[in-house]
Amino acid sequence: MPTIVDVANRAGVAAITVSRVVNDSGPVSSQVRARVEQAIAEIGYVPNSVARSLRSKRTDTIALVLTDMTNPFFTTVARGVEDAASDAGLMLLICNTDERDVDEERYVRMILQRQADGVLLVPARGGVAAIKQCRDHETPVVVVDRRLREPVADVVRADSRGGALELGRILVSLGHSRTAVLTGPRSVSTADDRVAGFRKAFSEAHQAEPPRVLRGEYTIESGRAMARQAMAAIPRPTALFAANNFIAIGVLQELDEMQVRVPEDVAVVAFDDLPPAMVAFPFLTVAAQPAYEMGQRSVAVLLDRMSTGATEKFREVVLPTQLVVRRSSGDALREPDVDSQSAPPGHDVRDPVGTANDPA
Amino acid sequence: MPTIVDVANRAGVAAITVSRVVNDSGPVSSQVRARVEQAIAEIGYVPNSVARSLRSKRTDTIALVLTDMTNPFFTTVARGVEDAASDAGLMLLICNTDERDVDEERYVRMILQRQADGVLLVPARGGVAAIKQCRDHETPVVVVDRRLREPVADVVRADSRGGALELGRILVSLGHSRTAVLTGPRSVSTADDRVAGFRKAFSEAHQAEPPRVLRGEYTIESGRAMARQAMAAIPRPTALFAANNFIAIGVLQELDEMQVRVPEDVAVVAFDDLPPAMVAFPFLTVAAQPAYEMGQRSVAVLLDRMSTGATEKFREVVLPTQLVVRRSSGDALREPDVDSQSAPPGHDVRDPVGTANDPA
DNA sequence: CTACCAGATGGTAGCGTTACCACGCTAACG
DNA sequence: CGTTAGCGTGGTAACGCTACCATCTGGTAG
Repeated sequence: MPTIVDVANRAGVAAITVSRVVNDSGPVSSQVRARVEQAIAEIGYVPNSVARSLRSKRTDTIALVLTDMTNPFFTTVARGVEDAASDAGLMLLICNTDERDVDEERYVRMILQRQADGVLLVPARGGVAAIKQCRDHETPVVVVDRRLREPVADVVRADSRGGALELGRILVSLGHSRTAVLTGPRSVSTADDRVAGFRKAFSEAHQAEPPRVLRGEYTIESGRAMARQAMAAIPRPTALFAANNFIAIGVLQELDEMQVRVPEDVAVVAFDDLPPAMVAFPFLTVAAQPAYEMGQRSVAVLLDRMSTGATEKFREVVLPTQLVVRRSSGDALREPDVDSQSAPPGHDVRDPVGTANDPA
Repeated sequence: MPTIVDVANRAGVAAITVSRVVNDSGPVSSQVRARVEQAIAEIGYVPNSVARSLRSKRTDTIALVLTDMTNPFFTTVARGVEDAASDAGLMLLICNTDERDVDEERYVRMILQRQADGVLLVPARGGVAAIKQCRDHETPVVVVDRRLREPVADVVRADSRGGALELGRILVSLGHSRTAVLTGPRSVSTADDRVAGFRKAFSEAHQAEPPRVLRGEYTIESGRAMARQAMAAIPRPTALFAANNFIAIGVLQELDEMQVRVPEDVAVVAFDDLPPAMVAFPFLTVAAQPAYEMGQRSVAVLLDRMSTGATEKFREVVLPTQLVVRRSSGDALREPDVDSQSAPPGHDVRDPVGTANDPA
């Protein structure tokens, strides 16, 4: 591989001059510039950014540590991150923790060794250890999607509480009072916030009972289990709130197996929308998170932090969710558990073309 | 940040000895090792892999250049890649080209500058330029998902032709003879192969007409346009083959708007399945690609190439697709265009819970 | 005419690590 | 007992680049 010195020799200039041409980092006469550029083209010189990084202390690389890029929500976040990073001339390292602290720490260690300029982190659990690692290494971190107990880093997230509140209010307005919320693990902030917001909708409407809270994982299996558990109650709930897309999928599958119709027998609302590109016919009423924008904003905040340094106080960017009312939330309840003609005709629980709009 | 020399001083040894401890790359007595490890812990030394890479010529980083990580097929491929890379101690750079050659070449240039140890490439169009870049830089490339006209790199892909053939045979066996295939751009190998395979099913069954071929993009909009175009023919086709998941979504949406029922009025089959995690109730009959496995195998081939060097002849790994027959392909045709009782009861084109199983 | 400034270019010295070679020491071998 | 082998350790010199400082030129201000 030719080096900067080879180019310099061929162009009859010093290495530093080639560097100036390549990086546009200093004054170079147009003749010399032309000669250097020709030499570069002739010998096919490709700058070695490893050497460059060693000297300049910048790698122009950031890392995104998330739980599972296979989850369409995170896929979209990641895409937003990649696009924004690319616009800023940065490359992106991606890591999947599967919600495991050990992997999170392992990945962060590898990232820091590679001297990434910044880290975007969706904390598996607390995330404190990983954040501390970064701080010790003086590498900026931005926490994405999830809150922190203590403000030890910038945060970019969606308004889980507000979104859940809106979903709850929808159900209240439709006359539901026996409801259940099926959420994720206690240590994950979104799981708690969605419960809190949903609860509030019922507490502020004094006539309604507080929702029953079931906790599990953000997985299909857990969604199925919680659905079964929720529907075993007597009397049955009239509405379910799935706190993320995977849980929602599980809920729908389980209800189908139980021959419980949605929304005729039970209304269902959920957090997280599926990208329109993924679903032919959206069906679920959801609080949709601005996933792509979250990714972009996260990069913006990170870039900001990278330039300003660790001096300022931490920022928290909270993006609003968007309430999307679709068929799964059903019509207003007339009387408890009436399943008369209120359902629109020609719809049953299964849909040939695929309506699955929020799970995943 | 402490360096290897700081550790060496504190432990009273030479830097190279610390290096040996850190990388387990040479004989070190257990006492010295213990002292060094203690020093590392005390001052919180984190090895600088940029410096290491400059010296050792290895970055332990590979790159995945794909068209769009938002497409669930590629998301799954990427996840397979990341898992395999992680197992091999490699980190992963991700790049989205959106099928644009310019971006592909730009990304590859950045990747080569960063001295990645290898590149996994889903070529946007021909991909030749990008592959040449890598070869000039002596960096191994493995082409993923798509064939090359000439064997200039290792390839890992699914059997598009075979999968399409199976889908075609299904339709033949159900008695379809007026069909259309809605595929992607001509320069993309999978688009061609899927047409070829599908065609073969009809040519080998001598009684059937060859399918009509419509070419567009691998997008929802293009799928919609092609669906409209296909259904405008007189007489109408009795079955459509969508050559990828986005096209399938578009087809389903357009048919719905046209009030054409699936499968009663027209059968639909497609390439690419949606991950089960993404769909409550699968509906589409598809040729499913082993996306995750493709990702893993790609890394395996790349690792192999990285160790053996550019000497051997190029390998082509072709993974079989899996035929999954679901409801969208419908029952056997009794007579042309009869829509009597043959359809299972209780199904219409829209499904409340979301069945969308293959689009995306 | 001198002083000064900016543009254009180069020299040198690292950035933090490991490849390579060398050294001393002990154990084993004939 | 000399020779060899291999372990444990260290010194030195890069890897390819850019930060920093120095130099030289020509132009402009005082």
